[in-house]
Parts: sequence; C-alpha cells; structure tokens
Amino acid sequence: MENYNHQKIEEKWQDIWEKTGIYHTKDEVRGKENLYHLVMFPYPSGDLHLGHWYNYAGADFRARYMRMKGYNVLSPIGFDAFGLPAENAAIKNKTHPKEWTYSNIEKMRKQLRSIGTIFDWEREVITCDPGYYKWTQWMFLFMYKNGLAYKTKKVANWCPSCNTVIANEQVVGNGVCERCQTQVEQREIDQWMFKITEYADELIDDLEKIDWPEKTKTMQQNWVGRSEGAEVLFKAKDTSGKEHDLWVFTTRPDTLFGATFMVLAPEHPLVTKLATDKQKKAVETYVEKTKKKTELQRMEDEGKEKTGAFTGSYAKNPVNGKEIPIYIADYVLMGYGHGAIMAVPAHDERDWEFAKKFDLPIVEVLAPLFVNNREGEDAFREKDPIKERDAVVALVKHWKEDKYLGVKWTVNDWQGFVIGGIDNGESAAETGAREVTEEIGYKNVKLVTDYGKIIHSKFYQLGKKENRFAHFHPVLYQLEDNERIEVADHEKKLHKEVWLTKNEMSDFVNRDDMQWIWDGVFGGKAYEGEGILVNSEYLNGLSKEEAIKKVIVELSKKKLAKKAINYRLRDWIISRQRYWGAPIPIVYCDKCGEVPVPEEELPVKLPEDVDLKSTGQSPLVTSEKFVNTKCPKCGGKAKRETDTMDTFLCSSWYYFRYTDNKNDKEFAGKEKLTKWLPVDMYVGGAEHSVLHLLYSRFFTKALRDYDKRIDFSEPFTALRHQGTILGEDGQKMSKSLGNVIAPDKEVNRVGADAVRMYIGFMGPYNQGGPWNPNGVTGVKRFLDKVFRLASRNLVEREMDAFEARSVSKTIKKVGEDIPEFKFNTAISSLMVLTNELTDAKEVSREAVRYLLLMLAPFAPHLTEELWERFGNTKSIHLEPWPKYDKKAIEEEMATIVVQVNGKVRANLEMSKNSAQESVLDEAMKSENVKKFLSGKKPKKVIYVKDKILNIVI
RNA sequence: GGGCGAGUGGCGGAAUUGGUAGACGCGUAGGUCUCAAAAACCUAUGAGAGCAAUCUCGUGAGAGUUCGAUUCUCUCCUCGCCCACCA
Repeated sequence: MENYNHQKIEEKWQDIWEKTGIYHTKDEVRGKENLYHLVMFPYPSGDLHLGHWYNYAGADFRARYMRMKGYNVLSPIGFDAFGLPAENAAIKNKTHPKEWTYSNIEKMRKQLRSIGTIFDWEREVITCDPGYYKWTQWMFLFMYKNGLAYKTKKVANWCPSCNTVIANEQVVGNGVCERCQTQVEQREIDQWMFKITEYADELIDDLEKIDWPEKTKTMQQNWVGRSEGAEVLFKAKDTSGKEHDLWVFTTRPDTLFGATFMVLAPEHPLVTKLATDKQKKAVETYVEKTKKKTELQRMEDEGKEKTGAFTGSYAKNPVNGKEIPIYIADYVLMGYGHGAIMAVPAHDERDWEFAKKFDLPIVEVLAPLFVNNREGEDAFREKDPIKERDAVVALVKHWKEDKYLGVKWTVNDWQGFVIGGIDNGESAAETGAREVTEEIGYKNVKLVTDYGKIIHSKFYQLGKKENRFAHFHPVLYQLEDNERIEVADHEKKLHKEVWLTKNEMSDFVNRDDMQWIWDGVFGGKAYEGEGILVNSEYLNGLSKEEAIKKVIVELSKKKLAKKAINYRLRDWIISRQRYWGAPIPIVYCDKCGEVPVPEEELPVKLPEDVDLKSTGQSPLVTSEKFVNTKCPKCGGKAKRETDTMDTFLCSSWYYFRYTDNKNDKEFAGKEKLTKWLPVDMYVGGAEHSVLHLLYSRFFTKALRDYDKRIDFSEPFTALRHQGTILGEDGQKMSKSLGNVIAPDKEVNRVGADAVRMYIGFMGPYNQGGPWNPNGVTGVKRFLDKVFRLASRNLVEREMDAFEARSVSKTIKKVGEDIPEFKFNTAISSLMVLTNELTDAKEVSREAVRYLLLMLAPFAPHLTEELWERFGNTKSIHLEPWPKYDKKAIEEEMATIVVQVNGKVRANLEMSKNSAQESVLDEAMKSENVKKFLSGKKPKKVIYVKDKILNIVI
C-alpha cells in the first residue's frame, strides 16, 4: 500500500492554497459573523522556533474550527521589525539593519507558511515599512496633540564609557554596565514620555470587563499598583530657620501618632537645605554613595541592613506637634509619592528595621486584633452575642532551665499558655499568678514583667460555648521552685502542661494571637495587621478603618492632610537613542521652539547614511541631511529630533492596521475597524503580560477618547497564553545546553501536520512542557493510520448504528474541546474514533468522511489530500463543521456499578432508567456481591440512577 | 518575604454539580511477518498476592466531612511561576 508522503503532499497543498487564495478574508461575507482571531506577531530574528509554532499552530486549530463553524475569521500575521538586534547584527556583519531585517522576514515567511495556518498574507504588516511607521508617527502626534506626550528631564542609567543611556535590565552586578563593566551613573536626560498614568484607574477597573487569565490581570493590577491613603503635611525648619512643607504619602494615616521620625529619599530637593553644618558631611557622603546605585540595585538590597544618615533637622508631627528627626535613606524612593515618608516603626517593618539600626523610639499606636475566622467549630461567630473579657496570658519561665510553660487544651486543639479571666478587682499580674497555681499547681510564682500591653482576640470558646472578645494582658513570670499543690480534677482534665525552649514554643503555639504574644516577648517586630487604636488621643478605641477616616477629616480642617491615591505606574519613556526605530516627528526651531511635523509630511523617513557606531546620542545625529531641516511653522532653519521611538509603540496598535493595511489616508478606516474590532481572541506568550498588553490597552483608551474612529475601551476581549515548550531534558531550551529543537528538522522528519498535532496533543495548551520526539512519532503513526484507513476499500453506504454513535460522540467532544483550547483531549477522542473504525471489518466512506472533517483543523494537509482522493473538488477547509446526531449518542443500556460499603463488587448492564428495586434484585444475584454481604442485611442503599448502587451493611 | 498555581503509573497526561482512578499517547516486554533488520500489526503493561475467579493497596504526607473523596475542608511537605524596600 502507498505510504503517506508528507513532504510532497504538504508542499503541494501549501502551493494550491496560496494560488487559490482560500485563506484570504473578506471584510464582509453575507450571513456570516466576523471573528478576529489574533496571534502575537513575531520579531524577525531570522529563525522561527518551536515557541512560535506552539503559539501559531494552537491558535490555528481554533481559528480553523471557528471558520468551519460558520464565522468569517480574520487571522492575520506580520512582523514586529524594528529593534536593537538588527542594529547589533548589522554592526557585526557590516550590513545595513534594513537588509538584515528584510532578508530575515523573507526566511521567516517561508517558515511560517510551512506551519499550514490560515494566515491571510494579503494583510501582512511590517512595522519598519515607511508605509507602516508613517502611522506610528501619526500616533505620536496624536498623543502629542492631546497632551499625552511630553518631553522632560528624567533620571536614567548612564554608562560613561559607552556614552549612552542603558535600561535598568542592562545594569548588572554592583551597578556596572553589562557590556563594558563600567560603573553606571545616574544622569538627568531629556526624554519623551507618554502619559499612561492618566489612565491608571481605568487600566485597573476595566480588567473586570475582559476575559483574560486571572494571573495576567493580577499582574497588570500590581503593575499599576493603586494604593489609597492620604497625603500629610509635615513642617520642617531648615538651618536658616525657614519653614518648608514636607508632604508625604501614606496608606496608614491611622498610625500618625506613632510617627517617630521622617525619612527622605537621598535625591529629595530639600535634603541640602535640611542638612545642618554638623551633619552636612555625613549627608553628602551618603548621597554620593546612593547616586552610584541604580534604582534596581536599591531594590535588590532589600533584606540587607538599612542604611541612612541624620540630616540634623526636625519636623513637626501634624497630629501632636511633636518634633521628630529627619533622616535620609535609600529605602525611600524619589520616584514614588513625594519621595518622603513618615516613619512608624511599630507598624511598618522597614521603619522598624531602621529604628532598631539607628536607635529611634518605637511607639505602639495599634493594639493587635486577631479574629479566629478559619472554618471550624471555634471560629468567631460574628452575629452571635459577644462576651467581652479582660484576661491575662501567663508566660512562665522554668525555675532552673531556659524553658517555658506551654499548655495543651483537651477540649479543642489549642496550644498556648495559661490563660485566666481578670476579675474581683485583681490586677493582671495577680490573676496570672493565681491561675498558674490553680490550673497547674505551681505554688511560688514570681512576677517578672507586666508588659502593660493589650492584644485583642475574637474567637469562640468551645469549652464554655461562648463567643468571646478577649483583651489579653501578657505577663511574664518565673517559678522559684518546683513546689506544687494538688490541682482539682476538673482542671486536670482540661489541659496538659509541657516545658519547651523558646524555639520549640514558637512551633508549639497554634493560635495567631498567642503566637504574636510569644513573638512580642522575645525579639518582636512591627505589627502590620488589624487593631484598635491606642496612645493616639482622639483616635483611641477606633478600628484601623475608622481611625483612617477620622484623622483625615481632622487634619483636613487644618489643611494638613487630604485623601490621596498613589500609583506605582510611571509614565512611559518612549524615546530611544537608537537608529532602528521610527523617528520621533518633532522639529526644534530657534524661533518657534518644539514644533510637531505636520501630518502631510509624514513619514519622517529614517536616513540611510548614518554611522551606527556613533555613541552618546542617537546615530541619527550623524546624518546632516536628516538633522538639518526647515521649521514647518516659520520656514527658518531648524533641527530634527534624533531619538527614535520605543518598538513597543509600534506593536501597541498593529492589530488596527491589519484591518486596513494598505490605507494611506489614515491608520485604518472607521468602517473596517468597526467590522473587526475589538479582537475576539488574542493568543500569545505570557511574557507580554504587562508591557505590550498594557500599552495596547492604553492606546485603545486614548484613541477612544480623542479619535472618532474607535468607541470601545479594550482592544482584546479574550486572551489566552500558550505554555512554554522545554527541551527533551525538561530544561528551558538554550543554545548553551544544546537542547534546542529546530521545528524545521521535525517538519522534515514527520511533517507539519504531525508537529502541529503533537503540539495539540502534548498536554494542556497553557501549560507547555518538554518536547518528546517519540511523542511526535506517535502522532505521526496516528496520521499514517488515518491515511491507511482512508485508503482502504470503503463501503458506499450510510453509517451503521455503531459508526453513527462513535462519530456523533466524537463530533460532540471535539466541538466542545477546541473552543476551550483543550486540544489534547480533542485529539485523544479522534484517536479513539480512528481506532474503533480501524478495528471494524467493514467501514463506510461516510464515517471516514466525518473523521476527516474533524481532523481538518489539526492536520490541514493530510485531510485536504484525502478529501481530494475522495473525489471532492472543493477544499475540505471550506466545508462546515459536521453536526452530531443526539439520538445516536443516547445509549439504551447503562452500566451500573454495584458497591458494597463503597467498594466496587460488580458491574451490571441494565436498561436505562431502571428502578432501584430491580437493580438491587439483579445485584443480589451476583456471587461477588453475595460474598461480601455475607448474609447481613443492608443498612442503607444508595442508588444514583444509571450510575451506581451502593449497599451499606 | 508576599501572591498565584501545581503535585495522579517508568514518562506526557485523562477523569470534578463527589460516583468503576489511570482515557489517549510514549516507553517496555512477548509475539506475527522477514534470510535478517526497520516499519507495520497483535497481546500485555499501577504495585502486590493467586492456576484462576478474584482480593489487598494505591492520586505528595497526615487528619476530617461522606454510603462513597484525585475532586470538598484543615494542617504540613515539595516543586514551579510572578512580584519584591511603592510608604
């Protein structure tokens, strides 16, 4: 029998598809709904890797399926072609970035074709084409005109040896440049920015509206990083006695009474003024030291010891007028809030560490409140009556060893200390000593320390069956000796005593409140949880939330505070001192200043006569023809902006362009945009979770607000990520590990259809996993099997009952799985069907026809070939998805599992909807069931119709 | 340190309104065909016991709820990813 020659067949059909144009998408097809199915376009590195295959093949399964389901599907492709690698390669190979890029695109087009997708190549976009970047420049002008683009001085990483700005990611080790190992400096440079922060709230709030992976949404939310709190004004006097306003942002204005010092970022503008003569030198040294560190490095220093310096000056705490010292430290970042903080060491971990290091006062203003609300019997019952009680927690030290008394309750599984309610006018210290004697028996209990603190705790007291709101007073005692009295029996039953070391106790204690008390006694740390205000005058007794509201109201009256929201998101620096990007369309005129290039003059073309090796500024400065121009306003001499745009800008709007890629009047026509957008399904890597996806959302929102062509807020209605394919060894593929799988080689070996199908079959699409060449071979075997099955002498008749059922079941399963990206189970059910048909003595052509239709989205070449051999003249890829016969799937008989005490003892074939009695009768006939019943009477019988019968004895 | 996710045969993985754990594929073993090999095909394949029917154990560990738990709850362990001085 003839074998399936994948090389010949796949090439044959790729040619035919291209010639006949069956994948060209019209903007409108009568009776069909439009569906925009998008994949992330590749960077033309010159080599398509398996990750691309995984992305594009997976998306293609679904796109093809949706097409068969009757949608008019747009699945375009293009190239994200600007970027640094082209420049580096050009310098290395002495070519031009343009040549390098376009020859790579040519190579990659061929590789992309070999996947066999339904990409509509007539809509291709290439971001480095002047016809494309003309509109990227238009987008810049659009932002500029609407106040969303501005130029400003910005602190950035500067390498004095390379004479250029480098990205945070390019700074390595102890703050050195990754290329030349020179110490990087911080320098202020003019940069073009996009005001993405204008949309910070919407970028968070609109996440609710879109069908994206939760993880991706969370990442975006964290990236934008909205914190609600207040801005508070501290007044500080400088060395000359002049008063300055020091604003701080805080999310915890409730802790203001605990602010015992202030910290400014070393770059804060007031630092020099606030440094006293005595402290000047220390401050200057510290500022110099931090200048050398990048922001990235400062973050990496977390966990290490806090550093800083005292300015010598003091500020007034607005709540109580107390003078608090002002420090500088690099854990405060100039880029966030006001670059200054109020430090509350008792309730902030970082401030705590700083206070410990510099020996600053720590004032507790929030008594901890713990609520036991984990599910279980001892959980606090919010709605039930509450009994409030003051109680002592007795921490007892051993008379000789360095051990402490732990108590294990028998009523519940609490493990902690001796606890006793304070009443009868006793002090906490007296109560504790008495309880230790009564409950455990020790006679001579000596008071060491009454901490005078309160820890609030809400829980359900199982022993007394009461809802409790306890106010715990921790007190430390020491036993003088071993002498004990006889303990009452009922007390003995309640608890067991244990003696443990400090560390053992920490593990032993199993309640959050007791854990906190124990930690507080030894070591201690900042308390950042919920609580009740103390030491805070008019805030005392309030909860955290109440106190936040109240203090803002009070301070607002004196104009010392206001409600505020702060974001982690910064404006987007879009200018790059590079050649291979879209030039920023701005001209500088001595007379008129900064002038945008008029739209009619776009594109501002990239000059070709530049010296790429030029450093310091953009290589564009070396082209005099480019730089020297006329002012569009006054016609006088002017110079062009020489920076180019971040390539992320090119990819922030490319999905609009696909709908109208040849339009030279506008970036895309409104009519076409309306027909296709927003994108119905976007498939791509999770590595773009923040940057590309966030920028695209920003662009869409800006266009919605200031351009009449778009009226929606989110560009991508649904988003899915493919997983990462690993090498055979389970490691990430890398050249140095030598585990890179070249897709072209695999295609050569087993064919594109087999590679595609293995991609679908290897596991859940969003999970990825190791590439197993044997697995690919297995899929190839399956395709060969299908080829042989279709090449058999098939019978020309209607499907018989068996075939009809198998086929219908498969249509249902595959149709349910593909839209959900469950390709592995869809393919598995196709294998089952193929096995069933192969095993039959006689197979109808009709059954195989159905199999081919279902296989078409996965193996487009093979199915097309067999379809033709079946005598069809029209492409299989223009056929509709088959419908299944509901009646054929319904089975008359049901397999009922008979269990005895939950263990399977027999299977019964019964007609559907059998009554419990008849099933039970039948079950009783089974030898095995009888054996396990061993004459006993069933205590209970559970029957789930058509599924299970469980006899309990 | 924080957040999220995951742990099922030798391997990739299937199965959830709680109802026969291991579909499908890989690998392995034996066989058919062949001078031989490859390919292909057939059979077996979670572990243990048994001639067999069949039984016992088994979804990271431990507990709980239930007639019944891979699925639900709690505690713990391991791995992965992301974020990480953001006040």
